[in-house]
Amino acid sequence: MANPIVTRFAPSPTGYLHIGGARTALFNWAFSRHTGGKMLLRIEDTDRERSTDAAVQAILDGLKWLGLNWDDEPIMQFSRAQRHAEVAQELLARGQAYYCYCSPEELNQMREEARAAGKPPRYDGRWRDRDPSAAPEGVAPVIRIKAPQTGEIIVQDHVQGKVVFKAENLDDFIILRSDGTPTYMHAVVVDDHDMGVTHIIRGDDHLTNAARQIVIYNGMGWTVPEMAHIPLIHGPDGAKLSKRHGALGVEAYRQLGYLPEAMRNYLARLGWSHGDDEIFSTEQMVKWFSLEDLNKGAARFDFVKLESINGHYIREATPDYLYGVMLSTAKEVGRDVDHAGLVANKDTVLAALPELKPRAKTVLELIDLGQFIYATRPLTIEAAAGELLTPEVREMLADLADILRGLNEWSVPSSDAAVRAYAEAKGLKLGKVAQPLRVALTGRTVSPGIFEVMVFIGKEEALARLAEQAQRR
RNA sequence: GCGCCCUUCGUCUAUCGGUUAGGACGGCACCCUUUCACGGUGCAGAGAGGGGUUCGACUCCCCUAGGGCGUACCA
Repeated sequence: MANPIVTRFAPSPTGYLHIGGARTALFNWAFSRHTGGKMLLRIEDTDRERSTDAAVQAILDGLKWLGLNWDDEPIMQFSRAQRHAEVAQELLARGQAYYCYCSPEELNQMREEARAAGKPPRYDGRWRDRDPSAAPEGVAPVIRIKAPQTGEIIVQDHVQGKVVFKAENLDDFIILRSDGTPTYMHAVVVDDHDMGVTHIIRGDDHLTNAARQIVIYNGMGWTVPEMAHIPLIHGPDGAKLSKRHGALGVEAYRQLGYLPEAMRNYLARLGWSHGDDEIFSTEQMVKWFSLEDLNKGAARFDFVKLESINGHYIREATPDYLYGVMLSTAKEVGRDVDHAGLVANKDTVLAALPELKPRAKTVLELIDLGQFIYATRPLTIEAAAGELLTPEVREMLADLADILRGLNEWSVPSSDAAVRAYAEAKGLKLGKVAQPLRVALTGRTVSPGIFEVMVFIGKEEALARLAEQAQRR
Protein backbone atom coordinates (compact mmCIF):
# COMPACT_ATOMS: atom_id res chain seq x y z
CA MET A 1 0.00 0.00 0.00
CA ALA A 2 2.68 2.45 -0.94
CA ASN A 3 0.49 4.84 -2.86
CA PRO A 4 -3.16 4.38 -2.03
CA ILE A 5 -5.59 5.48 -4.66
CA VAL A 6 -7.62 8.56 -3.82
CA THR A 7 -10.65 9.47 -5.92
CA ARG A 8 -13.19 12.14 -5.33
CA PHE A 9 -16.71 13.07 -6.24
CA ALA A 10 -17.15 16.82 -6.51
CA PRO A 11 -20.70 17.94 -7.20
CA SER A 12 -21.89 21.51 -7.07
CA PRO A 13 -24.86 21.95 -4.77
CA THR A 14 -27.05 23.84 -7.19
CA GLY A 15 -29.71 21.13 -7.40
CA TYR A 16 -30.44 17.51 -6.66
CA LEU A 17 -28.00 14.71 -7.34
CA HIS A 18 -28.92 13.89 -10.90
CA ILE A 19 -28.47 10.59 -12.63
CA GLY A 20 -25.24 11.52 -14.40
CA GLY A 21 -23.68 12.67 -11.16
CA ALA A 22 -24.83 9.51 -9.47
CA ARG A 23 -23.06 7.41 -12.06
CA THR A 24 -19.90 9.48 -11.78
CA ALA A 25 -20.01 8.94 -8.03
CA LEU A 26 -20.59 5.23 -8.56
CA PHE A 27 -17.53 4.88 -10.76
CA ASN A 28 -15.35 6.86 -8.37
CA TRP A 29 -16.63 4.76 -5.55
CA ALA A 30 -16.16 1.45 -7.35
CA PHE A 31 -12.65 2.34 -8.40
CA SER A 32 -11.62 3.40 -4.92
CA ARG A 33 -13.11 0.29 -3.34
CA HIS A 34 -11.57 -1.91 -5.99
CA THR A 35 -8.12 -0.56 -5.28
CA GLY A 36 -8.57 -0.39 -1.55
CA GLY A 37 -8.23 3.37 -1.68
CA LYS A 38 -10.42 6.26 -0.66
CA MET A 39 -13.20 8.23 -2.21
CA LEU A 40 -13.44 11.77 -0.93
CA LEU A 41 -16.38 14.07 -1.25
CA ARG A 42 -16.03 17.72 -2.08
CA ILE A 43 -18.95 20.08 -2.34
CA GLU A 44 -18.14 22.72 -4.93
CA ASP A 45 -20.09 25.60 -3.50
CA THR A 46 -18.03 28.48 -4.79
CA ASP A 47 -21.00 29.74 -6.77
CA ARG A 48 -22.58 31.53 -3.84
CA GLU A 49 -25.60 32.59 -5.85
CA ARG A 50 -26.76 29.16 -6.82
CA SER A 51 -25.49 26.93 -4.03
CA THR A 52 -27.97 25.93 -1.35
CA ASP A 53 -27.88 23.91 1.84
CA ALA A 54 -30.89 21.96 0.66
CA ALA A 55 -28.97 20.85 -2.38
CA VAL A 56 -26.03 19.78 -0.25
CA GLN A 57 -28.38 17.68 1.82
CA ALA A 58 -30.02 16.22 -1.27
CA ILE A 59 -26.65 15.14 -2.58
CA LEU A 60 -25.60 13.54 0.69
CA ASP A 61 -28.96 11.78 0.98
CA GLY A 62 -28.76 10.60 -2.58
CA LEU A 63 -25.32 9.10 -2.11
CA LYS A 64 -26.37 7.41 1.10
CA TRP A 65 -29.44 5.94 -0.50
CA LEU A 66 -27.33 4.56 -3.32
CA GLY A 67 -25.00 3.08 -0.76
CA LEU A 68 -22.03 5.09 -1.94
CA ASN A 69 -20.17 5.92 1.20
CA TRP A 70 -17.31 8.38 1.10
CA ASP A 71 -14.23 8.63 3.29
CA ASP A 72 -13.42 11.44 5.66
CA GLU A 73 -15.54 14.53 6.15
CA PRO A 74 -16.98 16.21 3.06
CA ILE A 75 -14.96 19.24 2.11
CA MET A 76 -16.76 22.47 1.42
CA GLN A 77 -14.86 24.19 -1.31
CA PHE A 78 -15.88 27.70 -0.36
CA SER A 79 -14.28 27.28 3.04
CA ARG A 80 -10.94 26.95 1.32
CA ALA A 81 -11.11 30.27 -0.49
CA GLN A 82 -8.17 31.62 1.44
CA ARG A 83 -5.92 28.77 0.40
CA HIS A 84 -7.02 29.24 -3.21
CA ALA A 85 -6.03 32.89 -2.99
CA GLU A 86 -2.69 31.94 -1.48
CA VAL A 87 -1.89 29.62 -4.33
CA ALA A 88 -2.85 32.32 -6.79
CA GLN A 89 -0.44 34.64 -5.03
CA GLU A 90 2.26 32.02 -5.21
CA LEU A 91 1.67 31.63 -8.90
CA LEU A 92 2.08 35.37 -9.13
CA ALA A 93 5.32 35.20 -7.19
CA ARG A 94 6.57 32.44 -9.45
CA GLY A 95 5.90 34.57 -12.48
CA GLN A 96 3.30 32.06 -13.64
CA ALA A 97 0.38 34.43 -13.28
CA TYR A 98 -0.33 38.13 -13.52
CA TYR A 99 -2.84 40.83 -12.70
CA CYS A 100 -5.26 41.87 -15.41
CA TYR A 101 -7.20 45.12 -15.17
CA CYS A 102 -9.55 44.66 -18.10
CA SER A 103 -13.15 45.69 -17.59
CA PRO A 104 -16.02 43.38 -18.53
CA GLU A 105 -16.85 45.70 -21.42
CA GLU A 106 -13.32 45.50 -22.69
CA LEU A 107 -13.43 41.73 -22.51
CA ASN A 108 -16.73 41.57 -24.34
CA GLN A 109 -15.43 43.74 -27.08
CA MET A 110 -12.36 41.56 -27.36
CA ARG A 111 -14.52 38.46 -27.77
CA GLU A 112 -16.77 40.06 -30.32
CA GLU A 113 -13.89 41.20 -32.43
CA ALA A 114 -12.30 37.79 -32.34
CA ARG A 115 -15.57 36.15 -33.29
CA ALA A 116 -16.08 38.57 -36.14
CA ALA A 117 -12.63 37.70 -37.40
CA GLY A 118 -13.48 34.01 -37.23
CA LYS A 119 -11.04 33.40 -34.43
CA PRO A 120 -11.66 31.68 -31.12
CA PRO A 121 -12.85 34.23 -28.56
CA ARG A 122 -9.99 34.24 -26.17
CA TYR A 123 -8.25 36.75 -23.99
CA ASP A 124 -5.44 38.35 -25.93
CA GLY A 125 -2.97 38.56 -23.08
CA ARG A 126 -2.78 42.33 -23.10
CA TRP A 127 -1.75 42.54 -19.44
CA ARG A 128 0.52 39.54 -19.58
CA ASP A 129 3.71 41.55 -19.86
CA ARG A 130 2.45 44.98 -19.00
CA ASP A 131 4.11 46.75 -16.12
CA PRO A 132 1.82 46.70 -13.06
CA SER A 133 2.55 50.39 -12.61
CA ALA A 134 0.37 50.94 -15.67
CA ALA A 135 -2.58 49.75 -13.64
CA PRO A 136 -5.57 52.06 -13.80
CA GLU A 137 -6.70 53.70 -10.59
CA GLY A 138 -9.44 52.09 -8.57
CA VAL A 139 -9.79 48.94 -10.61
CA ALA A 140 -9.70 45.66 -8.73
CA PRO A 141 -7.72 43.27 -10.89
CA VAL A 142 -8.22 39.58 -11.53
CA ILE A 143 -5.34 37.15 -11.60
CA ARG A 144 -4.75 35.25 -14.81
CA ILE A 145 -2.58 32.22 -15.31
CA LYS A 146 0.16 32.39 -17.90
CA ALA A 147 -0.74 29.65 -20.28
CA PRO A 148 1.88 28.44 -22.73
CA GLN A 149 1.65 30.26 -26.06
CA THR A 150 3.30 27.65 -28.18
CA GLY A 151 3.53 23.90 -28.20
CA GLU A 152 0.79 21.65 -26.98
CA ILE A 153 -0.86 20.45 -23.83
CA ILE A 154 -1.43 16.76 -23.63
CA VAL A 155 -4.13 15.18 -21.55
CA GLN A 156 -3.32 11.55 -21.01
CA ASP A 157 -6.72 10.08 -20.29
CA HIS A 158 -7.65 6.56 -19.22
CA VAL A 159 -10.82 6.64 -21.26
CA GLN A 160 -10.15 9.04 -24.09
CA GLY A 161 -6.52 8.20 -24.61
CA LYS A 162 -4.02 10.89 -25.55
CA VAL A 163 -5.80 14.14 -26.26
CA VAL A 164 -3.75 16.96 -27.69
CA PHE A 165 -4.62 20.63 -27.34
CA LYS A 166 -2.63 23.25 -29.14
CA ALA A 167 -1.42 25.97 -26.80
CA GLU A 168 -2.73 28.64 -29.15
CA ASN A 169 -6.26 27.51 -28.44
CA LEU A 170 -5.89 28.10 -24.74
CA ASP A 171 -5.86 31.61 -23.33
CA ASP A 172 -4.71 33.11 -20.08
CA PHE A 173 -7.83 32.32 -18.13
CA ILE A 174 -8.78 33.83 -14.81
CA ILE A 175 -7.88 31.94 -11.65
CA LEU A 176 -8.80 34.56 -9.07
CA ARG A 177 -11.71 36.93 -9.51
CA SER A 178 -11.52 40.60 -8.75
CA ASP A 179 -13.31 39.99 -5.48
CA GLY A 180 -10.55 37.61 -4.46
CA THR A 181 -12.53 34.43 -4.85
CA PRO A 182 -11.21 31.58 -6.98
CA THR A 183 -12.68 30.41 -10.24
CA TYR A 184 -13.79 26.84 -10.59
CA MET A 185 -10.75 25.97 -12.68
CA HIS A 186 -8.36 27.10 -10.00
CA ALA A 187 -10.21 25.83 -6.95
CA VAL A 188 -10.48 22.36 -8.42
CA VAL A 189 -6.78 22.08 -9.02
CA VAL A 190 -5.78 23.39 -5.62
CA ASP A 191 -8.27 21.17 -3.83
CA ASP A 192 -7.48 18.04 -5.79
CA HIS A 193 -3.82 18.58 -5.06
CA ASP A 194 -4.28 19.35 -1.38
CA MET A 195 -6.63 16.45 -0.90
CA GLY A 196 -4.11 14.10 -2.42
CA VAL A 197 -6.41 13.03 -5.22
CA THR A 198 -4.60 10.54 -7.43
CA HIS A 199 -7.38 9.79 -9.89
CA ILE A 200 -9.92 12.20 -11.28
CA ILE A 201 -12.95 10.43 -12.71
CA ARG A 202 -15.52 12.86 -14.04
CA GLY A 203 -17.79 13.60 -16.98
CA ASP A 204 -16.16 14.29 -20.31
CA ASP A 205 -17.71 17.72 -20.36
CA HIS A 206 -14.58 18.51 -18.39
CA LEU A 207 -12.16 17.18 -20.93
CA THR A 208 -11.21 20.59 -22.29
CA ASN A 209 -11.03 21.91 -18.74
CA ALA A 210 -8.45 19.25 -18.05
CA ALA A 211 -6.05 20.97 -20.41
CA ARG A 212 -6.52 24.27 -18.64
CA GLN A 213 -6.11 22.69 -15.27
CA ILE A 214 -2.88 21.10 -16.34
CA VAL A 215 -1.57 24.61 -16.94
CA ILE A 216 -2.13 25.38 -13.26
CA TYR A 217 -0.57 22.11 -12.12
CA ASN A 218 2.47 22.92 -14.22
CA GLY A 219 2.61 26.47 -12.94
CA MET A 220 2.85 25.16 -9.39
CA GLY A 221 5.10 22.29 -10.33
CA TRP A 222 2.53 19.82 -9.05
CA THR A 223 2.01 16.32 -10.34
CA VAL A 224 -1.02 16.00 -12.57
CA PRO A 225 -3.38 13.28 -11.30
CA GLU A 226 -4.44 10.39 -13.48
CA MET A 227 -7.59 11.24 -15.35
CA ALA A 228 -10.59 9.37 -16.72
CA HIS A 229 -13.23 11.40 -18.51
CA ILE A 230 -16.35 9.34 -18.81
CA PRO A 231 -18.94 10.00 -21.50
CA LEU A 232 -22.15 11.74 -20.54
CA ILE A 233 -25.54 10.12 -20.33
CA HIS A 234 -27.96 11.18 -23.03
CA GLY A 235 -31.71 11.04 -23.31
CA PRO A 236 -33.52 8.44 -25.43
CA ASP A 237 -33.31 10.82 -28.39
CA GLY A 238 -29.55 11.04 -28.15
CA ALA A 239 -29.65 14.65 -27.12
CA LYS A 240 -29.21 16.12 -23.74
CA LEU A 241 -30.94 14.33 -20.91
CA SER A 242 -34.14 16.17 -20.12
CA LYS A 243 -36.35 15.88 -17.08
CA ARG A 244 -38.94 13.69 -18.67
CA HIS A 245 -36.20 11.48 -19.98
CA GLY A 246 -34.61 10.58 -16.72
CA ALA A 247 -32.72 13.69 -15.66
CA LEU A 248 -34.27 13.38 -12.25
CA GLY A 249 -32.71 13.55 -8.85
CA VAL A 250 -31.94 10.16 -7.37
CA GLU A 251 -34.62 10.72 -4.75
CA ALA A 252 -37.13 10.77 -7.58
CA TYR A 253 -36.07 7.27 -8.53
CA ARG A 254 -36.55 6.21 -4.96
CA GLN A 255 -40.04 7.68 -5.00
CA LEU A 256 -40.75 5.95 -8.29
CA GLY A 257 -40.04 2.66 -6.57
CA TYR A 258 -36.58 1.73 -7.78
CA LEU A 259 -34.26 -0.20 -5.52
CA PRO A 260 -30.77 1.20 -4.89
CA GLU A 261 -29.14 -2.09 -5.85
CA ALA A 262 -30.99 -1.99 -9.16
CA MET A 263 -29.90 1.59 -9.75
CA ARG A 264 -26.30 0.64 -9.09
CA ASN A 265 -26.46 -2.28 -11.46
CA TYR A 266 -28.19 -0.32 -14.19
CA LEU A 267 -25.94 2.71 -13.89
CA ALA A 268 -22.84 0.56 -13.89
CA ARG A 269 -23.83 -0.89 -17.26
CA LEU A 270 -24.17 2.58 -18.71
CA GLY A 271 -20.67 3.15 -19.94
CA TRP A 272 -18.94 0.29 -18.25
CA SER A 273 -18.97 -3.41 -18.86
CA HIS A 274 -17.43 -6.64 -17.77
CA GLY A 275 -17.82 -8.88 -20.77
CA ASP A 276 -21.38 -10.05 -21.19
CA ASP A 277 -22.33 -9.72 -17.55
CA GLU A 278 -25.61 -7.87 -17.10
CA ILE A 279 -26.77 -8.66 -13.61
CA PHE A 280 -24.13 -8.54 -10.95
CA SER A 281 -23.85 -7.68 -7.31
CA THR A 282 -22.17 -4.56 -6.06
CA GLU A 283 -19.42 -6.77 -4.65
CA GLN A 284 -18.81 -8.21 -8.08
CA MET A 285 -18.77 -4.77 -9.61
CA VAL A 286 -16.15 -3.62 -7.14
CA LYS A 287 -14.11 -6.73 -7.79
CA TRP A 288 -14.30 -6.33 -11.56
CA PHE A 289 -14.11 -2.57 -11.89
CA SER A 290 -11.41 -1.16 -14.08
CA LEU A 291 -10.92 2.16 -15.81
CA GLU A 292 -9.93 0.33 -18.98
CA ASP A 293 -13.42 -1.13 -19.33
CA LEU A 294 -15.03 2.28 -19.44
CA ASN A 295 -16.65 3.17 -22.76
CA LYS A 296 -15.91 6.19 -24.89
CA GLY A 297 -19.32 6.78 -26.41
CA ALA A 298 -22.25 8.39 -24.66
CA ALA A 299 -25.04 6.07 -23.51
CA ARG A 300 -28.73 6.75 -23.67
CA PHE A 301 -30.84 6.45 -20.60
CA ASP A 302 -33.46 3.73 -20.94
CA PHE A 303 -36.26 3.52 -18.40
CA VAL A 304 -37.47 0.21 -19.79
CA LYS A 305 -34.23 -1.54 -19.09
CA LEU A 306 -34.00 0.05 -15.67
CA GLU A 307 -37.44 -1.37 -14.93
CA SER A 308 -36.42 -4.76 -16.10
CA ILE A 309 -33.41 -4.78 -13.81
CA ASN A 310 -35.46 -3.39 -10.97
CA GLY A 311 -37.96 -6.20 -11.47
CA HIS A 312 -35.14 -8.66 -11.20
CA TYR A 313 -33.98 -7.24 -7.89
CA ILE A 314 -37.51 -7.17 -6.55
CA ARG A 315 -37.86 -10.86 -7.35
CA GLU A 316 -34.57 -11.59 -5.65
CA ALA A 317 -35.36 -9.58 -2.53
CA THR A 318 -36.73 -11.06 0.67
CA PRO A 319 -40.29 -10.24 1.81
CA ASP A 320 -38.93 -8.57 4.92
CA TYR A 321 -36.75 -6.22 2.96
CA LEU A 322 -39.46 -5.47 0.43
CA TYR A 323 -42.01 -4.83 3.13
CA GLY A 324 -39.72 -2.25 4.68
CA VAL A 325 -39.20 -0.49 1.36
CA MET A 326 -42.94 -0.54 0.64
CA LEU A 327 -43.60 1.13 3.98
CA SER A 328 -40.99 3.84 3.58
CA THR A 329 -41.98 4.48 -0.02
CA ALA A 330 -45.68 4.72 0.79
CA LYS A 331 -44.84 7.17 3.51
CA GLU A 332 -42.46 9.23 1.41
CA VAL A 333 -44.88 9.66 -1.46
CA GLY A 334 -47.80 10.34 0.83
CA ARG A 335 -49.83 7.23 0.23
CA ASP A 336 -51.29 7.23 3.70
CA VAL A 337 -54.04 4.71 3.10
CA ASP A 338 -51.55 2.22 1.75
CA HIS A 339 -49.16 2.91 4.57
CA ALA A 340 -51.83 2.25 7.16
CA GLY A 341 -53.02 -0.85 5.34
CA LEU A 342 -49.52 -2.24 5.13
CA VAL A 343 -48.91 -1.61 8.80
CA ALA A 344 -52.19 -3.20 9.87
CA ASN A 345 -51.73 -6.27 7.70
CA LYS A 346 -48.03 -6.90 8.00
CA ASP A 347 -48.26 -10.68 8.32
CA THR A 348 -50.58 -11.08 5.36
CA VAL A 349 -48.50 -8.77 3.19
CA LEU A 350 -45.38 -10.69 4.13
CA ALA A 351 -47.11 -13.95 3.26
CA ALA A 352 -48.37 -12.56 -0.04
CA LEU A 353 -45.10 -10.99 -1.15
CA PRO A 354 -43.69 -14.11 -2.78
CA GLU A 355 -46.78 -14.05 -5.01
CA LEU A 356 -46.61 -10.31 -5.57
CA LYS A 357 -42.90 -10.05 -6.38
CA PRO A 358 -42.80 -11.57 -9.85
CA ARG A 359 -45.57 -9.26 -10.99
CA ALA A 360 -43.97 -5.96 -10.07
CA LYS A 361 -41.29 -3.88 -11.75
CA THR A 362 -41.28 -1.18 -9.09
CA VAL A 363 -42.08 -0.89 -5.42
CA LEU A 364 -45.04 1.29 -6.31
CA GLU A 365 -46.44 -1.54 -8.41
CA LEU A 366 -45.81 -3.88 -5.51
CA ILE A 367 -47.94 -1.66 -3.32
CA ASP A 368 -50.70 -1.53 -5.92
CA LEU A 369 -50.63 -5.29 -6.27
CA GLY A 370 -51.01 -5.76 -2.54
CA GLN A 371 -53.91 -3.39 -2.12
CA PHE A 372 -56.50 -6.15 -2.33
CA ILE A 373 -55.33 -7.32 1.06
CA TYR A 374 -56.57 -4.29 2.93
CA ALA A 375 -59.06 -2.91 0.46
CA THR A 376 -62.35 -1.96 2.04
CA ARG A 377 -65.81 -2.57 0.69
CA PRO A 378 -67.34 -1.36 -1.48
CA LEU A 379 -64.41 -2.55 -3.48
CA THR A 380 -63.16 -0.27 -6.22
CA ILE A 381 -63.37 -2.14 -9.50
CA GLU A 382 -60.98 -1.16 -12.29
CA ALA A 383 -62.78 -0.17 -15.46
CA ALA A 384 -61.34 -2.98 -17.58
CA ALA A 385 -62.15 -5.49 -14.85
CA GLY A 386 -65.70 -4.27 -14.41
CA GLU A 387 -66.59 -5.11 -17.99
CA LEU A 388 -66.31 -8.74 -17.06
CA LEU A 389 -69.10 -8.55 -14.51
CA THR A 390 -72.12 -9.27 -16.66
CA PRO A 391 -75.44 -10.28 -15.09
CA GLU A 392 -74.72 -13.93 -15.88
CA VAL A 393 -71.33 -13.67 -14.30
CA ARG A 394 -72.83 -12.14 -11.16
CA GLU A 395 -75.18 -15.02 -10.96
CA MET A 396 -72.28 -17.39 -11.17
CA LEU A 397 -70.56 -15.48 -8.37
CA ALA A 398 -73.59 -16.04 -6.20
CA ASP A 399 -73.36 -19.79 -6.85
CA LEU A 400 -69.68 -19.76 -6.06
CA ALA A 401 -70.24 -17.84 -2.85
CA ASP A 402 -72.68 -20.49 -1.73
CA ILE A 403 -70.30 -23.29 -2.56
CA LEU A 404 -67.36 -21.64 -0.87
CA ARG A 405 -69.40 -20.79 2.20
CA GLY A 406 -69.96 -24.49 2.68
CA LEU A 407 -66.27 -25.29 2.77
CA ASN A 408 -65.11 -26.67 6.09
CA GLU A 409 -61.49 -26.01 5.38
CA TRP A 410 -60.39 -22.66 3.95
CA SER A 411 -57.24 -23.40 1.99
CA VAL A 412 -55.83 -23.30 -1.50
CA PRO A 413 -56.43 -27.00 -2.21
CA SER A 414 -59.97 -27.01 -0.87
CA SER A 415 -61.17 -23.90 -2.70
CA ASP A 416 -59.31 -25.01 -5.76
CA ALA A 417 -61.12 -28.36 -5.76
CA ALA A 418 -64.49 -26.77 -5.12
CA VAL A 419 -64.19 -24.21 -7.90
CA ARG A 420 -62.85 -26.75 -10.36
CA ALA A 421 -65.74 -29.06 -9.62
CA TYR A 422 -68.16 -26.21 -10.20
CA ALA A 423 -66.53 -25.29 -13.50
CA GLU A 424 -66.60 -28.86 -14.65
CA ALA A 425 -70.25 -29.28 -13.72
CA LYS A 426 -71.08 -26.17 -15.71
CA GLY A 427 -68.91 -27.22 -18.61
CA LEU A 428 -66.75 -24.14 -18.26
CA LYS A 429 -63.01 -23.82 -18.52
CA LEU A 430 -61.46 -22.89 -15.23
CA GLY A 431 -60.38 -19.54 -16.55
CA LYS A 432 -63.98 -18.56 -17.21
CA VAL A 433 -64.69 -18.95 -13.54
CA ALA A 434 -61.42 -17.82 -12.05
CA GLN A 435 -61.22 -14.48 -13.77
CA PRO A 436 -64.62 -13.24 -12.53
CA LEU A 437 -63.63 -14.39 -9.07
CA ARG A 438 -60.47 -12.37 -9.36
CA VAL A 439 -62.35 -9.27 -10.35
CA ALA A 440 -64.84 -9.64 -7.54
CA LEU A 441 -62.16 -10.31 -4.94
CA THR A 442 -59.47 -7.85 -6.01
CA GLY A 443 -61.16 -5.40 -8.34
CA ARG A 444 -58.41 -6.04 -10.87
CA THR A 445 -57.61 -8.32 -13.76
CA VAL A 446 -54.15 -8.97 -12.40
CA SER A 447 -53.44 -10.64 -9.10
CA PRO A 448 -51.72 -13.65 -7.60
CA GLY A 449 -53.38 -17.03 -8.03
CA ILE A 450 -57.03 -16.57 -7.09
CA PHE A 451 -57.06 -19.35 -4.48
CA GLU A 452 -54.08 -17.79 -2.78
CA VAL A 453 -55.92 -14.50 -2.79
CA MET A 454 -58.84 -16.09 -0.99
CA VAL A 455 -56.57 -17.42 1.68
CA PHE A 456 -54.83 -14.08 2.09
CA ILE A 457 -58.01 -12.13 2.70
CA GLY A 458 -59.74 -14.88 4.66
CA LYS A 459 -63.07 -16.62 4.25
CA GLU A 460 -65.24 -13.93 5.75
CA GLU A 461 -63.87 -11.12 3.64
CA ALA A 462 -63.81 -13.24 0.53
CA LEU A 463 -67.46 -14.18 0.89
CA ALA A 464 -68.39 -10.61 1.63
CA ARG A 465 -66.68 -9.34 -1.52
CA LEU A 466 -68.32 -12.07 -3.55
CA ALA A 467 -71.70 -11.24 -2.12
CA GLU A 468 -71.17 -7.58 -2.88
CA GLN A 469 -70.73 -8.23 -6.57
CA ALA A 470 -73.34 -10.97 -6.73
CA GLN A 471 -75.99 -8.67 -5.33
CA ARG A 472 -75.60 -6.09 -8.05
CA ARG A 473 -77.71 -8.06 -10.45
C1' G B 1 -17.33 30.27 -35.92
C1' C B 2 -13.19 27.74 -33.42
C1' G B 3 -11.33 23.54 -30.39
C1' C B 4 -11.96 18.66 -28.48
C1' C B 5 -14.58 14.00 -28.08
C1' C B 6 -17.82 10.19 -29.87
C1' U B 7 -20.29 6.60 -33.81
C1' U B 8 -21.54 -2.20 -33.53
C1' C B 9 -28.90 -4.75 -33.65
C1' G B 10 -34.45 0.22 -31.68
C1' U B 11 -31.51 0.66 -26.63
C1' C B 12 -27.20 -0.95 -23.27
C1' U B 13 -23.03 -3.58 -24.76
C1' A B 14 -19.01 -7.97 -26.12
C1' U B 15 -15.17 -8.06 -29.78
C1' C B 16 -8.79 -5.63 -28.16
C1' G B 17 -6.60 -7.86 -37.34
C1' G B 18 -8.75 -13.86 -38.86
C1' U B 19 -15.92 -15.10 -35.06
C1' U B 20 -21.83 -18.05 -38.80
C1' A B 21 -20.15 -10.34 -35.18
C1' G B 22 -21.92 -12.83 -28.98
C1' G B 23 -25.13 -11.32 -24.73
C1' A B 24 -28.98 -8.29 -22.28
C1' C B 25 -33.50 -5.06 -22.57
C1' G B 26 -37.42 -4.35 -25.88
C1' G B 27 -40.32 -6.80 -30.13
C1' C B 28 -42.57 -11.26 -32.34
C1' A B 29 -43.94 -16.62 -31.99
C1' C B 30 -44.53 -20.90 -29.15
C1' C B 31 -44.50 -23.69 -24.34
C1' C B 32 -46.02 -23.52 -19.10
C1' U B 33 -50.65 -21.58 -16.88
C1' U B 34 -57.19 -19.95 -13.56
C1' U B 35 -55.50 -13.97 -15.16
C1' C B 36 -51.17 -11.26 -15.26
C1' A B 37 -46.42 -11.99 -14.44
C1' C B 38 -42.24 -15.25 -13.68
C1' G B 39 -39.73 -19.21 -16.21
C1' G B 40 -38.38 -21.90 -20.81
C1' U B 41 -37.62 -22.32 -26.29
C1' G B 42 -37.17 -20.04 -30.93
C1' C B 43 -37.21 -15.89 -34.64
C1' A B 44 -36.15 -10.98 -36.54
C1' G B 45 -32.46 -7.28 -35.71
C1' A B 46 -25.98 -4.00 -36.14
C1' G B 47 -20.27 -2.53 -37.70
C1' A B 48 -22.86 5.78 -40.31
C1' G B 49 -20.75 6.67 -45.58
C1' G B 50 -16.28 6.86 -48.58
C1' G B 51 -11.17 6.12 -49.22
C1' G B 52 -6.74 3.78 -47.77
C1' U B 53 -3.02 0.16 -44.84
C1' U B 54 -2.97 -5.31 -44.75
C1' C B 55 -2.88 -11.91 -47.24
C1' G B 56 -7.05 -10.41 -44.10
C1' A B 57 -10.48 -5.18 -41.19
C1' C B 58 -15.94 -3.71 -36.71
C1' U B 59 -10.94 -3.49 -35.00
C1' C B 60 -5.30 0.75 -37.60
C1' C B 61 -4.99 5.70 -40.67
C1' C B 62 -7.50 9.76 -43.53
C1' C B 63 -11.90 12.33 -45.28
C1' U B 64 -17.21 13.19 -45.00
C1' A B 65 -21.74 13.03 -42.35
C1' G B 66 -24.30 12.91 -37.82
C1' G B 67 -24.25 13.61 -32.51
C1' G B 68 -22.08 15.55 -27.97
C1' C B 69 -19.06 18.79 -24.97
C1' G B 70 -16.32 23.22 -24.42
C1' U B 71 -15.42 28.11 -25.82
C1' A B 72 -17.76 33.06 -18.75
C1' C B 73 -14.80 37.25 -13.15
C1' C B 74 -20.85 29.36 -13.90
C1' A B 75 -19.46 24.90 -12.13
